[in-house]
Amino acid sequence: MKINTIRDLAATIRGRRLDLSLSQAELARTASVSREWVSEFESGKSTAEIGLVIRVIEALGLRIELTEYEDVPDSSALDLDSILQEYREK
Amino acid sequence: MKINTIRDLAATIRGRRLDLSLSQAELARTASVSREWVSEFESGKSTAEIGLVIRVIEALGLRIELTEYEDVPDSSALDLDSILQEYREK
DNA sequence: GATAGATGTGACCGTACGCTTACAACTGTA
DNA sequence: TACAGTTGTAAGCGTACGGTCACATCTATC
Repeated sequence: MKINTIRDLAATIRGRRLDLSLSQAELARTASVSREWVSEFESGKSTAEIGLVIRVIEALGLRIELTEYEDVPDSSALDLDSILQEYREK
Repeated sequence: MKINTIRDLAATIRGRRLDLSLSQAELARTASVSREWVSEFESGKSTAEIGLVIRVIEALGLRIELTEYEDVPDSSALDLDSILQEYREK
């Protein structure tokens, strides 16, 4: 599942939790976070701490991957230039 | 790049930044975070806010993916059971 | 040697985290 | 109709976030 925004991340985690038929309380207990935190995070809380997010992801049997962003599969060489261009502008 | 811990995430982001020959200050400016924050995050700060982390990842031309965790490629069906087992143990 | 850039670290401060407790709304189920 | 479970919020609190300055260290390049 490709994640572009915090809402994507929140929705993916909620979807996975429901796929496993888990309550927020069950997930929270396994990930050692509060149930309230799970509720707010699933609503898209962008200020959540990355450490807790990782614990929840792990508790759901998911893994994070970081890949190079590619909109169009056949222009990988140009993408890096477009990224650097953004830095070089002044 | 598979991410299992915060240190993995930090190292991957630092590696990507260096691959692009960017300074912490350049990355910070593009991602709208402080240079000091980049320094501390690259050291593995687990309390960093997910919103800032996502901004930095995007600024580096990277994308997050969430996939099902699979240790052994040929036992995908059993993995889900092992996950649920952890929840069902009282 | 001197200067500039990159990086790590510390102090200070306004703000908000995450946890706990509590309550309300909703859904099934006995 | 009760009862239990799930979920969303809100208040209160201890703590630490992230930004800003400031300083020290370490390279390069002049």
